[in-house]
Amino acid sequence: MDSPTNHGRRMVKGKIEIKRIENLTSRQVTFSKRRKGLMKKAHELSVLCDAQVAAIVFSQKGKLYEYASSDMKKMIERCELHRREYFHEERLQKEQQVQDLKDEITIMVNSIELLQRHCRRLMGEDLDTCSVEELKEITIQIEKSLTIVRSRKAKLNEDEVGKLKAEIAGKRELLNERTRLHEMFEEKPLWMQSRNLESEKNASSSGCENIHISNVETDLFIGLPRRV
Amino acid sequence: MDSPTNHGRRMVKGKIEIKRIENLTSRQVTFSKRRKGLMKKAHELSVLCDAQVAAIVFSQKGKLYEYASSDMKKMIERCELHRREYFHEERLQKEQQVQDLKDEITIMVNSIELLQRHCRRLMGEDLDTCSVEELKEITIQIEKSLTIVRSRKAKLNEDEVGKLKAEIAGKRELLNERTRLHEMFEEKPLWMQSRNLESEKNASSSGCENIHISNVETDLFIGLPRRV
DNA sequence: GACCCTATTATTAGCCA
DNA sequence: ATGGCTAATAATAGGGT
Repeated sequence: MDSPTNHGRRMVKGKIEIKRIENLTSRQVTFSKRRKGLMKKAHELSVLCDAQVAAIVFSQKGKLYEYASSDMKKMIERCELHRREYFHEERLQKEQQVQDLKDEITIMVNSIELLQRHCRRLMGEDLDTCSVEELKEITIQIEKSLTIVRSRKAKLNEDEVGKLKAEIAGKRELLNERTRLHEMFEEKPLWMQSRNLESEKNASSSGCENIHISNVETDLFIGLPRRV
Repeated sequence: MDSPTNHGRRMVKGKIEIKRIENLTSRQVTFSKRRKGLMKKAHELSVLCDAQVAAIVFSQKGKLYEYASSDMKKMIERCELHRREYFHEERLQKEQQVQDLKDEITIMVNSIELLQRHCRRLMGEDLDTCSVEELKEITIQIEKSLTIVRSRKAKLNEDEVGKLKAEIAGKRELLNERTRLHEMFEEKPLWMQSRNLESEKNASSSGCENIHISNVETDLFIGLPRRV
């Protein structure tokens, strides 16, 4: 009265635990019965619900039992496709991207070649294939370029010269001023005393204020003497 | 009291005919329940009998449901992994390829810009950013180019002139020859008779074959008499 | 293995929430 | 679509042939 089963304990007829059946005979019997049951269920499902169903069973000995509502190969392929479609799509996209880049590169290579030839000809190279007409055009272009470049260079030079002249003029002005100051102060003692005595009286009445101011302001302008 | 089902007739609760369920809702419910049942049975079979079991179900809408027992599962997983690795590898490669192409394009864009600037400067454009030093170099290059292009043009002209001269010389030679022949035949009667008698004797001994040959070929040149 | 029998359990159709 | 309920059927364990 313990148990009617071979692999469980204290179990009434019909009830089993879902775990490997140790008894070989029992296992084989159960395999046969349940396998058929599975196939029947698979078939019923496919018919009742209009679905594609496949069941594949390998026995321990490696024997194959299978059910497929439609073509088994097609079902498996469909299964594969399901997984591959995604990757396939992605691969196509990358392929397209690579092709686009290559096209772009081709275009760039062409324009580089054109530019190089243009440059070379402007530099007097690669002229063997030029017609006289082309040579004429190139000459005209080069002469034009030369004119432009020279004028640009000339302008820069002129600017430079102008700047330098201005600078020199500034210095010369300094020198002049200095000279004048020297004259006023160093040479004055000799002759200015008499003149100064006289002129101060006259100057105060007439309009010789400039000289006066200059004299007066001399102290302040030691750093930046200049004359208007 | 006819039938409790929606798709059969005269059938008590729980008993159904195995044929497509027409009612959509019923079909969907049954699909869900029986699908689960099938998977459960597949699993129980694999466990109880230590077998490899797989079940694949596609719903009408194309959705995939599958079951695979341990070993089969591992195989499928391995299969998946293998595929994923393969695609991953492939994706990395493509990514690298795309990057390489982009790098290449970057380089080309740079060289195109350089070339363009070079060209523009050779054509006297875009000089504002040039230093005096650069302007000097450009001037030298352009002058050199001009020299080369001019000399090339000169050479082509010379060649042309040479060819024309040769052509003219050829014609002149012809004319000379003809003139000589005319002299020989038209003016000869007056004075050549005596001279001819003498010269023919001398000529035959010395190297004056040209004249002889010319004489022989005279007949061919009748049509174009002219004198230089 | 295959098939039958039987007691028992498992599944599920139909219905409801 | 999911899950519970229930009555009813289906599947099946254990045994025999």
